[in-house]
Parts: sequence; structure tokens; C-alpha cells
Amino acid sequence: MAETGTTTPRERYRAQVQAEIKERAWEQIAAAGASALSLNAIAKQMGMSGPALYRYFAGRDELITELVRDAYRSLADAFRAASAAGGGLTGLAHTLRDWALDDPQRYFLVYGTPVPGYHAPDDVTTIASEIMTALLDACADLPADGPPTPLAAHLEGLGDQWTTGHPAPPAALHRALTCWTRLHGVLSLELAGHFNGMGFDPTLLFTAELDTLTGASAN
Amino acid sequence: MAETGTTTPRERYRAQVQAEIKERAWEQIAAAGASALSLNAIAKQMGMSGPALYRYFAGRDELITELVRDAYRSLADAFRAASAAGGGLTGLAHTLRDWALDDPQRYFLVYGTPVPGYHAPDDVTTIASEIMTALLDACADLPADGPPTPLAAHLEGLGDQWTTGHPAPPAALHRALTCWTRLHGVLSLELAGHFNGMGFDPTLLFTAELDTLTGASAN
DNA sequence: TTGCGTTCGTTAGAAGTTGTAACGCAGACC
DNA sequence: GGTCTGCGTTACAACTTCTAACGAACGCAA
Repeated sequence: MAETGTTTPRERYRAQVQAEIKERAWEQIAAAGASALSLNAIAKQMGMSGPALYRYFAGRDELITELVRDAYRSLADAFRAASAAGGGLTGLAHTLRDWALDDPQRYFLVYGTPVPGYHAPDDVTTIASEIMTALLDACADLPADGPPTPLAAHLEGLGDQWTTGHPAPPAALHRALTCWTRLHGVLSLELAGHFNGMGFDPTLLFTAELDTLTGASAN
Repeated sequence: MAETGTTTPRERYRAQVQAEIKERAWEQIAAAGASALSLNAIAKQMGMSGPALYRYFAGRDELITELVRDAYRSLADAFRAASAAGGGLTGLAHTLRDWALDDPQRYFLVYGTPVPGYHAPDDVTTIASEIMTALLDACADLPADGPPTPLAAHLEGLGDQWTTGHPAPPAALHRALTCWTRLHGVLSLELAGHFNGMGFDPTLLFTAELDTLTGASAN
């Protein structure tokens, strides 16, 4: 509390306004998706004029980029906490699911439909590799099962490209990739509502997939 | 050819213009995503004024809905052809992948980030169930392996809800769901570019997942 | 306490979007 | 040939993002 650093009152005010802008932006995104985000509406909500927001963000794109950054950081933090708690791959998976269900549009901001021209800034990919590292560590802890796959051979030595210089056995790389794609497959379809009206509980499908990832009995 | 039905010249012209509008719309979507679709730009491309398009589509939303419908129909047709060709689940999977790679934004229009308020019209869900039926049939043809899963028990008798009155064994339901989510998991992350710079071939990951779905050796 | 300078919020305006309304023309049908 | 339906137009309203110029307030420093 006392350690606010060497921040001038102006800087503190600026940070506070920026935070409120992002908060309103998240509300709008949760309500109507990222494409419906309107700077004007945010400004009106905050009781100020439209162009005022340009003192805080260069434009709509920069605001969204900042939100994407925050979303990545949020997931990375959740993963770090889960890793520290020692829940293993199961803990990581449930952390991911909870994080996704907590704000579906935030999940889609990270893993959803990309805009063709857009290229994420470097620090975002850095956070993404941090997330991958946590997943890879959890996968490396599991005992190897079955014979080495052809894909694993193809993956040989690629681990330090994904993460920050992090050697891992090819089988762990394969398993991490599989975890990622399978859990994302269930989650994204569930969040998008593609299971609506099918009459089953998506939670069971998620845990079933998780079981194939961690359990000895595969499928 | 000769059988154009009882179409007046006006109707034929109208259908032709509508088709060209959709064609331009697909070009725009492929270039910059669905959120960047502009009726004005389409009109300018076609050499007419903006409001003229409203003779053919009630608005932007209706045009996009129509494109979504076409996308679903396109995938359903591709699946029907693959089923007729007798390629089995493997054929279906490669059909899906080819269809997705052919126009990533079209794939995302079907399986990508949903707009919170939007609800798909009934006929779209009908086509979706047709797609599910093809997948379910291919899964039912495969021999059952392993013990019945808890999820399969939960899925008991749900098949005729997804498809059009199509009884299927629970194990096939579970396998169909797993196919869907796993293939979508790999495909959507690949198309979104999340594998970029990781140095491996996404095709191998896709086929590896497909092998776990069809092959006897599971993982 | 008295300036000074940075920063903020304002209004005005350009250029774009979706969508509506009213008008004229032209093609189709009787 | 007359009538009627439908198409494309321009004009306009209400939005959007974003720039430019102005004034006021605030923090800092002398």
C-alpha cells in the first residue's frame, strides 16, 4: 500500500482512468462481443466526450490489443497459481475451464476467430509461451505411456522454441499439444453454444477428454 | 439446364444479383474477416449505390446469416459426398480439413466466435444436425473398443435428438462427439495461427489425432 | 504564493458506416 | 399501349472512429 513507487498524482489518475476504460470495455465485450465494442459508448458511460478516450488509447485497435494482453496475462497468472498449487495436469485443465467459463468472450479474445490482417505484438507471444511452459511442465511430469509416436519424432527438440529454452522429451511435447487441442476443442464448442439442445452435460465431455489425457486407460 | 422452372426474368436477375453480392461478401470476409464486411464497399464494387443492396438483403445481419447458411450447406454437401464415396471416418475428417483450409474464414463463420445476442435460425440447426448425422454414421460403422465409458452411459438415447430420429449406440455417440471436438480443436488453433512459429507441421498433428480416433491403438 | 508548462477534456469537423424515405425510370405483363 | 411492380437513385438521419484546435485545470518549481 505504502509502496506506490514514484508515481506522480497525474500518473495515478491516468492509470485509474485507463483501468476504468478497460473495465467498461470488458463489460461491453461480455455483453455483445468484441466487434461491438464502441469507444463512444464507453466515453458516454464514463460521463465524458468521445475524443477524450484518445488521450488514453491511440484507438480502438490499441484498446483491444491491451485487453488481449490482459486476457493472456490473466490466464498465465491462473496457470502459474495452479502449477504452484501442485494440481498437475488435472489442476491446470480445470483452471483453464473455470477461467473460460468465467468470461467466455475473454476466452474467445485469446483463442477465438482471428482477424486476418492482425499480428499480435511480441510480448503477447511471450506470455503465450509462458502458458505453454506451464502446460509442458505438467505433461513432462506424467509417466510416458505407449510407444513413441511418429509425431513425437517430428517434434524432437522443438520444445525450446515454444517455451523459453525449455528442453522436454518429444513425448511430452506431443502430449502438451494434444492437451491443448483437445481441451480447446471441447471448450470452444461449448462456449460457442454448439452443444445447446443436445441434452448432455459438457462438463462430462470435458472430464472424459481430460481422463484420456491423464489416465492410464487411453482412448 | 432447360429446367429453370417457372422463373420470371425479374426473378432470374434478382437471383443473379443476390449471388454476386454474396460472392463479393465472401471475398471481403476472406480478406478481412466477417466483422469488416461492408455493404457500402460491396455496392461500390458492383458499381451501384449503397442503399440499392437493401432491395436484396434486409441488412448486414441478414446477409451474414445467409452466408452462414451457405457455409453450413457447403459443409453438409461435402460430408454427404464423402459419405457416398465411402471414405469412412477418415474420409470425413480429411473432407473437413480440406473444407476448412479452403476458406478459413468460412470455417470460423460456422465454428468460430459467436456473437452473444445472436441466435441461429431453425434451418441452420437442421443442416447442422445433418452434418452430425454423417459423422455419427461414420462412427457407428467402427468397431467398439474398450469398456463403455461413463459419458456413454450419460449419452444413452440422446442420438435422435441430435440427428433426425437416428438411433445410435451410446459408444458411437461418444465417439462422434470426441471426433468433433478433437478435430475442431486442432483445426481451429491451426487456422487461427496459434501454431505459427512452433516449427511443426499441423497436418501431422491432425492425422495423429485422427489415428487415435480410428485406429486400434489409442492414446 | 505566483507563475509556467504539461496534460486533460472540450467542441468542431472529416470520413466512414448502416439504414430509411421519397422520387423517377424502366421493364414486365395484360 | 397503359398500368403496375420493382429497381436504383439521391437525400438524409444517426451512428461510428479519429484529427485538430482551443481552453481550462492541475502539478511543479521558483
